[in-house]
Amino acid sequence: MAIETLNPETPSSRPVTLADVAREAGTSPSTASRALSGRGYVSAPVRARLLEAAERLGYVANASARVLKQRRSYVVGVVVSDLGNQFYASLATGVEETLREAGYQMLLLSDNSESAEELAGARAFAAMRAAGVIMTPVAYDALPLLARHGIPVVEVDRRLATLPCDAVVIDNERGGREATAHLFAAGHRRIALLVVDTDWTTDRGRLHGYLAAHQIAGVAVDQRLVLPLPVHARDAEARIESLLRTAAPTAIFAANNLLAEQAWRVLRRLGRRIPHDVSLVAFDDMPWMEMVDPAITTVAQPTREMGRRAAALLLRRLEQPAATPITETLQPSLVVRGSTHPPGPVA
Amino acid sequence: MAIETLNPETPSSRPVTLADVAREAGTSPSTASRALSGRGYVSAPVRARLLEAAERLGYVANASARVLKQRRSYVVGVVVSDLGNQFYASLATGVEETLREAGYQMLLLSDNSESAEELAGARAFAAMRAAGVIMTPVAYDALPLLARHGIPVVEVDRRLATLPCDAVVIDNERGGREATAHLFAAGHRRIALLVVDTDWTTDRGRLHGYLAAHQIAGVAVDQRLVLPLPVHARDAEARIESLLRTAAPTAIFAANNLLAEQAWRVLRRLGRRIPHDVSLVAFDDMPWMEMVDPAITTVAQPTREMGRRAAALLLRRLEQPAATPITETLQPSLVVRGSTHPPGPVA
DNA sequence: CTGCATTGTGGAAACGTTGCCACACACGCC
DNA sequence: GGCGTGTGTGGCAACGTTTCCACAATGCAG
Repeated sequence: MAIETLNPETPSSRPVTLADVAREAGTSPSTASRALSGRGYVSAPVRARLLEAAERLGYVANASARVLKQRRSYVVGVVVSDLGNQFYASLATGVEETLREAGYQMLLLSDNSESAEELAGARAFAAMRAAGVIMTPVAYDALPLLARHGIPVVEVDRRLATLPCDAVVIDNERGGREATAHLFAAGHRRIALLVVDTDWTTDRGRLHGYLAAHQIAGVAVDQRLVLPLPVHARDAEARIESLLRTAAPTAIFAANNLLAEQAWRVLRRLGRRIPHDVSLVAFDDMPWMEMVDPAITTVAQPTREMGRRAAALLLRRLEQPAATPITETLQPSLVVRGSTHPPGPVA
Repeated sequence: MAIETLNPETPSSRPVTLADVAREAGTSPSTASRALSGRGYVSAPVRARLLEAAERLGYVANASARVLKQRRSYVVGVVVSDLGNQFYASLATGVEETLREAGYQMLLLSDNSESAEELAGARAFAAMRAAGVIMTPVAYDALPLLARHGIPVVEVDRRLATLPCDAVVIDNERGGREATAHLFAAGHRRIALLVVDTDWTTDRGRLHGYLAAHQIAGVAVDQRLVLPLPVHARDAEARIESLLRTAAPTAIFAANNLLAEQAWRVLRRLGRRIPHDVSLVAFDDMPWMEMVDPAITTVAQPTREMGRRAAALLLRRLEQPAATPITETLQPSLVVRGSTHPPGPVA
């Protein structure tokens, strides 16, 4: 008896194919395919023989061949801006939950908010003929690229689409408005806004909310209080510090969790006490916001739920390719904590 | 002129194939393949025509067909325990950086520390004939499965392999020893250990370090101070609280960032002041540890670098499949902050 | 002017699977 | 006893690419 027969773990040079399984069980490849894929008729005894043979040989179907032949895959591509940011991580987690239940496999990619990387990701998913793609969009050309291949796209968090497509967002305008109104209610009049300098709907919306709240409060906006920062600004903290010195805000609204963290660090470094010297409102609740002292008032978003909804929207579209696109808008909620107080010395 | 000709964006029913590009450029598919894949000879003018045609038609090569034919892919599977945990997220980020530079594509999966999910992931990567797999292992059978398909595996963070395979870990024993020794040096004698109740090399190592430090200090280990917690323990905080009440430690060593966070929350809820009432040392430096007051003393690990090294090890093995397996051990470093003081009231 | 490299291109098979179709066989009914 | 009918299986082509090989065209030397 040959060594190979004795030791099935020997890494055979050639991977096990369907034909091998069929030969082992004494059937044709067609029958083996029907038995193992579960489509089509096979008698019980033959099916059992085939399953046993497949198990024994350690057969794992070649996904490439299957996708090539079936011209459809069960892989859904997900591309987010920054995996290091828990916001995107939990978005992805939500997506994964829902996709898994539906028998789809999530493939995750991070693009560092770089158009080029996102486009490369879209290209990769197009190449593997993904069933669909869910993304927090950065590049305008990713969607058209995928659309041309008939791959449905769902945008989450941001809207960027120039073509009709499903989306899940939150009401950023309202979030920004409530955050700002909360500060007005506490008596603040000089509220700084830290926001990303892009035309992303997220930051645009939060900015509009900030402006709307001013309008409602009848307070003119001092443009020196608005600080638009480039996405990967190296000097963000320096610019925040400079804003504090020159524009003398009594409160800060940081329009995302990263900016909030940076603002917080600057305040600590400068020895400005929160909320005694400066109040702080963040956007997007993160664990640390509840752990620091004082805890940070913030606009919470249902991150994981957004991921789940996005996946659900994609699944719907896979079933009904022609359905009219939907944009689901979820509501943020203001979580009031200790970082916001009336301006001036605490009573 | 037909509408379709006018509007190239019309989602054609059939995706563009290599044959389409060839026809468009007036060549054979063979030539088109050589031109677009870059292997084999094509004259300059023909190559230019083909590239132009591919561009115009929006051709994206079918990855399935390519992988099927070439019997090799440039996809590397990565499966981590929990994407929501920044530790794993930055591990993945490190992997991605290095793979991208080498022209490989990372595909990320999270398995919730569930064997079944990890195995399903391994199966998926085997099915797509991934070039290699990097994982923080949980299931014993994932590696054999992949090995049988000739797919090299690199383990990161933990070692679990029953077969020889490359790995990147940190010196957990040393980390645990230094953390504990630091507390001994401050005068503590009753040091609680919070650790995950598994045979993972990470937690085992940290536990051994804890024990070794006791030996060195000549202090007998009180078993009531050691709290092994199941991976997804719902009642973790309750058990930590109970440990505090019954075993009366003056210091806590939490062997990972999650346990550290839970311990911190319990201490806050009980009104125990850090470090006045109880000192706290964590494992794995996270942003929040530096933000809370007092900041948390912790054993920092070069997370991202671990990811990079793991990817490098995989790349090496893809070049030299027969090289002897390497285990790289990186060194953790103790970051002393304000959460550790001598026991008893601060002077 | 023939023969032989050289240069550039096309033909065809193969990768591993699926799914249509045809076929073999047994069975019961008229 | 022939004939439909139903049951179970195999043959074969196709998915889109790559790659080996053959071959056409060109140039050049003998």
